[in-house]
Amino acid sequence: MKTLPEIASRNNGKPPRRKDKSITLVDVAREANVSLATTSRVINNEVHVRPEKRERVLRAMARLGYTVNLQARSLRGGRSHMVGLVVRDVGTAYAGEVVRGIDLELAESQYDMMLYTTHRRKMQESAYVTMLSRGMADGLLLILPRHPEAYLQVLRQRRFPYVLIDHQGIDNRGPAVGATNWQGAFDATNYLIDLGHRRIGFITGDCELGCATDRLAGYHAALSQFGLPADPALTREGDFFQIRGYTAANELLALPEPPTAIFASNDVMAFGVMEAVRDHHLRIPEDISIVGFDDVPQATQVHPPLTTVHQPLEQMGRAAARLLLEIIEEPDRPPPRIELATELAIRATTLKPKDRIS
Amino acid sequence: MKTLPEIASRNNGKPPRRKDKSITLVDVAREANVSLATTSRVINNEVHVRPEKRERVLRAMARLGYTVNLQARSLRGGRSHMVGLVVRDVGTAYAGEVVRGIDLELAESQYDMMLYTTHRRKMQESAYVTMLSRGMADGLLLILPRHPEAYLQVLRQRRFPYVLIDHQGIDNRGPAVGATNWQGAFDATNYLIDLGHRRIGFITGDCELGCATDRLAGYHAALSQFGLPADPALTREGDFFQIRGYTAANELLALPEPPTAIFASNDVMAFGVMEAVRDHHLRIPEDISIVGFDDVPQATQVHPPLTTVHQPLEQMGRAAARLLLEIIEEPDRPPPRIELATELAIRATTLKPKDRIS
DNA sequence: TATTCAATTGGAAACGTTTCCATTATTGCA
DNA sequence: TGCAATAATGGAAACGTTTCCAATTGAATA
Repeated sequence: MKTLPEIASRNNGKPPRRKDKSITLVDVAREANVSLATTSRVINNEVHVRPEKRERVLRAMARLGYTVNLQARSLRGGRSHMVGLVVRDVGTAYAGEVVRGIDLELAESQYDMMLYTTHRRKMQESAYVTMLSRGMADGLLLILPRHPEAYLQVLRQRRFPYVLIDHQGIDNRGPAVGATNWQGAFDATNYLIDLGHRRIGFITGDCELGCATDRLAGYHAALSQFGLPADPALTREGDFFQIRGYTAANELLALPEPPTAIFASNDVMAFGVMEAVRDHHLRIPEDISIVGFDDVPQATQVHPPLTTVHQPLEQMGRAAARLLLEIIEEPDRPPPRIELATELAIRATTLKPKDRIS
Repeated sequence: MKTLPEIASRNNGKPPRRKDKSITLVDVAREANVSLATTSRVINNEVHVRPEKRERVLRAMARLGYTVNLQARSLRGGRSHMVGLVVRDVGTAYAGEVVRGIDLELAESQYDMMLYTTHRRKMQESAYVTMLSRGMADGLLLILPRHPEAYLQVLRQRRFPYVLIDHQGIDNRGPAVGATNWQGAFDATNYLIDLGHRRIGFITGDCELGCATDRLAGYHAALSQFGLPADPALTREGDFFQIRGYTAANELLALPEPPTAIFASNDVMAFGVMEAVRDHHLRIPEDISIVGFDDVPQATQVHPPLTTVHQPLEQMGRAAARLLLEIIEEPDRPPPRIELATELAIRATTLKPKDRIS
């Protein structure tokens, strides 16, 4: 005796299926009374379709409320209209701003984004890239990448479109978007020297990152242009986090001859410096001048507002996204490198040193 | 005469193809000398596979460096291991924190996320949902959704897994994660009253959002518990943005009998209040006490550090992600609603009013 | 009018999985 | 040892597109 097929249980013990028979190309083709191939051509805006049929298909699509199935499309080899985003950590002001810019730009081109964070070390980074570049995404945006050597190797070899954001020194062949880190640090240091400061403390970023070393170089260049010695005691290695800004500033302030100004390689560390300075019962900016880098939104909200090097983070995101889309369209062009200008935002944490006439 | 097929041009005028013949299940199956079906079963950890064959397949996978093709899998109807995230705007501290929590939790379960922002109005919101729920994602996380009525309708109907984050009042049927907004506002108001404040200004959030009205209600409840009148002049409608915090505070300070304390419905508006207070040459907290809500990272960095209602944003993200994964696994359980406790973080912007002995 | 060529069109084969179904090996039990 | 379960396996059919190829149509040329 045969067991009758169960009727009600579409969901017997296993995970749900949701077979809501959705509208497919086939349905549209049938409705428009046209072949599948032609329907596809209409959707992809191909030329060889008679206007009258195109019209019929479009009407059918609207009537049925058709949405393309992206996985089917990209499985077959077409564009997925999806961009992969690899970032160390969302939730930092820096990343947030850049991501917003990317998002804005992608939205205008009807692209979507997939976000990956590299602090999830569970999966090998190269596995990410393999997966993404196997059709999940049409291109890859790498924000402030940390150890991209492995990636880049693979990506270049597959000729898979990618753009690095804030990259300096890591990869000097591929397409990249950055800011003028050297110039920014140079300008800021220059400004402090102009104010009359002679002992200027510097807290570096994470020196694995090109942008950090560029900023350090800018600082050095400005010093040497004025014939000032680069006292190694005044330079501390940092890591871009607030707590290290705090401890490094404490070290600097404990020197026998402490600096009259401290230049931190990013705003977040500068906030730490401000804390430390206050802990030492010194006034900002009367006793110590402080300069940051990045110009994250908080820089204006902190008190006193932080003098800092403005980096157009959102613009960088936009530029990178735009560049990536161009590369996706036209992969054989020589990869451009874009550097957006930084700008010194002078606010209230800098003043001429009190023990000098300037 | 027949034209010979071109040899070198794999890329004739059209977009790139990247046919890097990657490793597929078929390759693994061949290498392991096992059927396709069995190979698939090994990958999906199904029971009915002899240990010896399982071993063989795993070895073959490792040797070949196989990665599953997600689009093929989800096309066929399996899990995509992808979660959709719909958020108004990345780049705000609030969203950043929540997203980070989600990210952490998803990473532990080997899930990935796709990020959508609703400020891209180009595409209809319902089109998003249609696309995502048609297999692109296994579930949906909606952060602080604005007009989700349309979505939810569809989602519930399709029985598609979703979780709302910070939802109050919008949807009281579906699964949701939030914080104790009412209690938090109640506690904060209570605290101000305890300090001796009697005229307490309140700036609401965007009242389209449930959390905003809950906070207002908590404020009112605390007042009435102490028999204090709820002077309508002391309540201003806000929108969660800094600029409105600034203007609303200016309005309050211009009253004939201004408040001695101002409670803003979120930290960002509280920062605006601080600006306004300073513009009036009043001291914080000696002349005016200020309380925020959220406890975003800047709250501790601003000066003086802001007294605020701590919301465990990252925890909320984690909880929501965990909940969603549970629902994906087991869709027929009654949808739980989680409320995480807020906690008053007393810092330096609050003090007893100067014109009272307390 | 016959011929050539380009513009349209549709059929059908992928793309890489999962899973239904049928078949075969294996085990437990009498 | 024989029989019925049960476990393990493989073949093949989807899933919804895009695109190759061949066939058809229509226009333009001789």
